[in-house]
Amino acid sequence: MKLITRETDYAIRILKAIAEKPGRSAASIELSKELGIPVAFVRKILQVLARKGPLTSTKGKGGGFVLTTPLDKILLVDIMIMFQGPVSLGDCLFGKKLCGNRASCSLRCIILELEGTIRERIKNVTIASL
Amino acid sequence: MKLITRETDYAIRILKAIAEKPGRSAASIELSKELGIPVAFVRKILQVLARKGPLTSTKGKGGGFVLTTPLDKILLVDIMIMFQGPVSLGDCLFGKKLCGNRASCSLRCIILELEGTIRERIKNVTIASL
DNA sequence: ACATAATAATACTATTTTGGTATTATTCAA
DNA sequence: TTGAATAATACCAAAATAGTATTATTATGT
Ligand code: FES
Ligand code: FES
Repeated sequence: MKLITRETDYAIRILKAIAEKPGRSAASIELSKELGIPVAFVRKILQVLARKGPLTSTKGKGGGFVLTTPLDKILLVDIMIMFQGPVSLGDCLFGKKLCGNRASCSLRCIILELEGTIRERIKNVTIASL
Repeated sequence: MKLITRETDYAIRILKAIAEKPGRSAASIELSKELGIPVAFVRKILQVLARKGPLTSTKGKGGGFVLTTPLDKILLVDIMIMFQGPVSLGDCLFGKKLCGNRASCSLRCIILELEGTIRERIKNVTIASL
């Protein structure tokens, strides 16, 4: 069971790597080499970050990606949500369909509670702090 | 992300169903029909429970499975461990190998902390209480 | 003894999720 | 106008989970 998926993990590293090159744009090949992540995969992640997230891209020669938000304003949860969806410990399914006794189920209750704790704990964690 | 996997979920229901038939042994087909879980899958789960867990089986005509421990002595974690392994939120892997800066990593730290909270919370939860 | 009703053991298959590639189009600047 | 970059999207692979099938063994009632 993984709280942080590989894509999220890579996304964090990529953001940090870009932040280390202030004032100029970072090309995907450069990031790929630096981090040892396959270039095609880096691009895929960068695209998500560019579309939904805290960086912009410029095409063409000399192009690349630039942060639009400082790392200490980027929340870990937001990156997680981008790549893994909302933090959740799973709905109780019985067979393939949603389980009936959700309302009264104490296991569900525990799961929701734990979900809350996790959310609460990571709520304020920024990328800068990692 | 699922705290409880389907097998674990089924295992819990199966244990509860068996407990409702005190004094006699429950056959896998019976449990299968009652719970609507495919019989072959029920058997697979029962086998694990019989080998590592809180019930015994008797073969032959009139055979089946009997609880050896009352539900209020069976811990949820133990069932989880049987079917999913120890409660963990994942080791930080970089690429395919274990990440280097484990010692100083604050994300890892948060993850371990949350793991602890989860373990602490479910530590005393018995099957009877669900 | 023997047929039958049950589990035991284990190997196999299918589905889903995650991780990763490839391909083609577009854009910008020298 | 060419080449170095990203955009978009479709595709493929590996791993984890979910489920099936097959064969062997064991116990019991007759
Ligand atoms: S048994 Fe399904 S919500 Fe708990
Ligand atoms: S970056 Fe790997 S343990 Fe944190």
